[in-house]
Amino acid sequence: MLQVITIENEFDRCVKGLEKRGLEGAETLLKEVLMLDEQRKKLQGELDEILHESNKLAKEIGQLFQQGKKDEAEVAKTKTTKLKQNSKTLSEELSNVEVSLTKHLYNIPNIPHDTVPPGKTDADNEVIKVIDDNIPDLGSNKKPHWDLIEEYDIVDFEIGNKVTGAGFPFYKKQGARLVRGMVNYFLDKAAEAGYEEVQPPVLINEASGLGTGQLPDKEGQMYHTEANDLYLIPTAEVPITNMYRDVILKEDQLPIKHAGHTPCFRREAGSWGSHVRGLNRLHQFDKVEIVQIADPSKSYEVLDQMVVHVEELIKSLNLPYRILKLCAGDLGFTSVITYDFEVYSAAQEKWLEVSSVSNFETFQANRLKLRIKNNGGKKELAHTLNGSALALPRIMAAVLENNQASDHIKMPEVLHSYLGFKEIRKS
RNA sequence: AGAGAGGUGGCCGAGUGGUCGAAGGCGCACGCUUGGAAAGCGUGUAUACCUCAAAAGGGUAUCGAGGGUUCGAAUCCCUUCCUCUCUGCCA
Repeated sequence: MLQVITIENEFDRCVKGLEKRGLEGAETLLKEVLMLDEQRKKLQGELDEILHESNKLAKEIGQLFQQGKKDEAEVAKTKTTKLKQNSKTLSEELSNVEVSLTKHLYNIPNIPHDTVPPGKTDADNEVIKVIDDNIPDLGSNKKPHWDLIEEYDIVDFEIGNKVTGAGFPFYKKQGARLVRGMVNYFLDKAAEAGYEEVQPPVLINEASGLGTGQLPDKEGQMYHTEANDLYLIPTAEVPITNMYRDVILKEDQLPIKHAGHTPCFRREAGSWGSHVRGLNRLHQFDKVEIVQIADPSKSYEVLDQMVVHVEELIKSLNLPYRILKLCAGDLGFTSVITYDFEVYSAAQEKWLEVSSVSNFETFQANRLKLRIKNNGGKKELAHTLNGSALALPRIMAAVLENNQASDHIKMPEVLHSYLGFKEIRKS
């Protein structure tokens, strides 16, 4: 959520930023926010004054009663009636204005960084690095991963369909080992880089969804359990970042670095098409996430570190990859700047997104009320960042396709010790 | 899931309708004291919002959360969440 003070102080930048995202009527919208905030202040002032009066009277009445001056007290009582009515009306007005203000703010996306390229769709994303000299030449017998997984019997969609539904596959045999091995590998690398491991719940409450901005923006994209009013997490970002909701950190606690592995649940309502096959899009998938909470003055250094971390992971798997800087139109609702990592899946001949690394600056912190108290005692909102390191199924798809041979699939060397085998073979 | 107890400031803990934003203690910060330290003494120590050019100051709200009763609520009532104990169930 944007801060009103930001909108006030940097009005033009905010308007331009929102327009860059393709949001129409940005100026009118922001002006309305400022107007609502003015109203809020005015009402707050008036209400405080009335409450001040009533408090004073109440104290006087108390004293009169104690002194036994009942009649005078009764007279004073009648005076409070009107005040009470006024305060009731005012506080209703105030809360209406506040509700409307928060509603506006909740629905305004973050302001893109100045360096974020303009553009409407993913076609306008800026490619900032491509490493493709390791794309294998698979010849004419190459098979897409959805064929490979059947051939080697390592992922089973059919049985997932029966047990749950589409998009919930079973990983089997060496496939299951591969997922587990990669999760462990990614977690170990995160630990090496100083990220403290957590294993968060995969269900979150509404307040947490609001805190990191999935709600109300992505309401329909999350699974919801009605009986307890909880949501299944779409990413570990949500529970991990929400550990710090309503927290005031001391300056010397920073940066906070966490890594966690969770399954992620996404309804992907409306975004399912025939072009999405196999492991390319699932309703449930595993992901290792890295999260940092940083001092505002250092968050861009932190972002760079995180980008390097993810890049090293992909490199170590020897996958062809490219890094994109998302254009304003493709940027997530809460993000200021996002780098997407894509690996090349050589049989599909497609780039697959496997990681997204973002700086949210104060957008989430403002919702979370996550602040830093510096040594001078001053408080300011923290910056939050996160990135996938990495999302499993598409990495798996690329690993399988790129390393296929006629009767086996070679596993990347770094995984050997995690897997207990060097290649996948028919059992 | 059932029965009972309870949720108060960074922590412990007092407080069952009237000057309580809240005693006392611990912790923490600063100062005095000391050769230095400890002890001792003194001062200070929540968050949000409004007001003020800013600081100071003033005001409002907050005793798990939300609502109600009342001139007045930490204290009474309702709803809800959470914690603990016992019983049940269960990986």
